[in-house]
Amino acid sequence: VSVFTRRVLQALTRIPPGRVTTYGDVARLAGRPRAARAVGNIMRAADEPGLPYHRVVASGGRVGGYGSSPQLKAALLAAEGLTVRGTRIVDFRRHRWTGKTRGTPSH
DNA sequence: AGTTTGACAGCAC
DNA sequence: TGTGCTGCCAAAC
Repeated sequence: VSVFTRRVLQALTRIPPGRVTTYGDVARLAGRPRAARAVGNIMRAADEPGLPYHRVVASGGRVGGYGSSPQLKAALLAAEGLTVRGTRIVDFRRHRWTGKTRGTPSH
């Protein structure tokens, strides 16, 4: 497995509960700012248990995919206190974690 | 080594 | 808002 893949998985471990980040953010954290799509593929094939795959969403607050059950992803997010309306996360900006702040909840 | 495949991003309509 | 198109990149073929 490539270094990039390991960095992606490592980035996942940093996402605080109740917060979300985007595929693009993860790509950036892993050192490949334009590899958002590749991140999705890596996560699709990832088998590491215990990683918060559901906290990685698409740009602009869209929920994005989750294998065969995107609704499970929405349910998991809801279970962490986020509100999902249709394909979007309500107040996405407030819950977004970019990796720059070490994860302390904002206001 | 060239092609295809997506859990994507960003912009033009 | 939503849809379509292009650029992108790691992996599997």
